[in-house]
Amino acid sequence: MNSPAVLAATYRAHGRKLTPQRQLIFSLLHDNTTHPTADALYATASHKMPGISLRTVYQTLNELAEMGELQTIDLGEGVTRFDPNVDDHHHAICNVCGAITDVHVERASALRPKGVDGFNVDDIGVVFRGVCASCEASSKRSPSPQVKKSKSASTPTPKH
Amino acid sequence: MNSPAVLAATYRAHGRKLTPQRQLIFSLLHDNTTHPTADALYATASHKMPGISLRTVYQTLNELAEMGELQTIDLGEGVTRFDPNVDDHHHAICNVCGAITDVHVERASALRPKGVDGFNVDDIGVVFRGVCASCEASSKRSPSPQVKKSKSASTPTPKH
DNA sequence: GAGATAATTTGCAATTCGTGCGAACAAACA
DNA sequence: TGTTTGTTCGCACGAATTGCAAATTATCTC
Repeated sequence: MNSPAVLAATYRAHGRKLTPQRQLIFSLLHDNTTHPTADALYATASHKMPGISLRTVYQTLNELAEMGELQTIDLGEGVTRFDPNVDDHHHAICNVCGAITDVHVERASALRPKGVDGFNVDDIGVVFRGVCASCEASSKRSPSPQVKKSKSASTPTPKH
Repeated sequence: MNSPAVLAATYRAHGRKLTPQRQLIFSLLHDNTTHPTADALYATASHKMPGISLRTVYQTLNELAEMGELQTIDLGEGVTRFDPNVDDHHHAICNVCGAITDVHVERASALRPKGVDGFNVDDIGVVFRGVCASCEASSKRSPSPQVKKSKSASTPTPKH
């Protein structure tokens, strides 16, 4: 995602106004690698700007996604996550702590779907599920329960 | 997914009862390649067994998934889809008609996430998005609108 | 077959995520 | 400073899915 300053210019260029709420969200998203949900961002934003509305957070996130400054990702948890990283990348999800990590996949664009004729591929998404290094390490001492698919998933914070 | 007869035995083996509702759902799922939603299955089931409850459809689908007879897939539409194909496979989604096709990907299991150290991969999912052959063909004559992400997505039926 | 028992089915309420809407508000520009 | 138009915000609503309790019914036993 672009820097808050560039986003400000982009917004103006789109005939959009630069409000304090938007600027706050820009800054919260900048260099954010936690793949937050709207709700998680709202929680953080409320801390810095009491009174900001969840509605506004959703709205701004959707705008950013529409302008291609943000990627939305859906991992089947029932919530949409937002990823400021709009480069070509994929994700690895830890089944234990829930952490989502941006990863690269060599020759991913060379993958082809077999079993369909004439399918014109626009985009390829790869998702790795497994156990991250720190969970793997700690499970060897005291096995911890796997995370279960839940609709009320917030931004996972690896507790290591 | 196993045949209805085998599923019946499996259910009994699990101490579960074999009800007409369950048997109906088994048959509707058998050889079903449409990746239906619970609601879509409910609609079909209601046709053959008026009065069956949506709640029961959900319940049975969840049981089957729990027993590993069914795969659940979430493509970010806001609905869970069910796939009786539990073999190792991936999906191709047409952005125009919404059709979901099971596909194979050569050497998919050889893919490795770069950018994370020591991540232990359990499962790899690949999703292709693009335009299927028939939509590609028809769009050359009369361009049709792209499907938009909607929360009320039912089982797509390619209209070609 | 009849009865006992425990699993099922069902409808309805409740929950969660996300959006539509309208009124009050505030950037941006003249 | 005033006007214009885009924004914010709270609330109600919609869709998908699950919790719960009462009424049913598959199964097993005798």
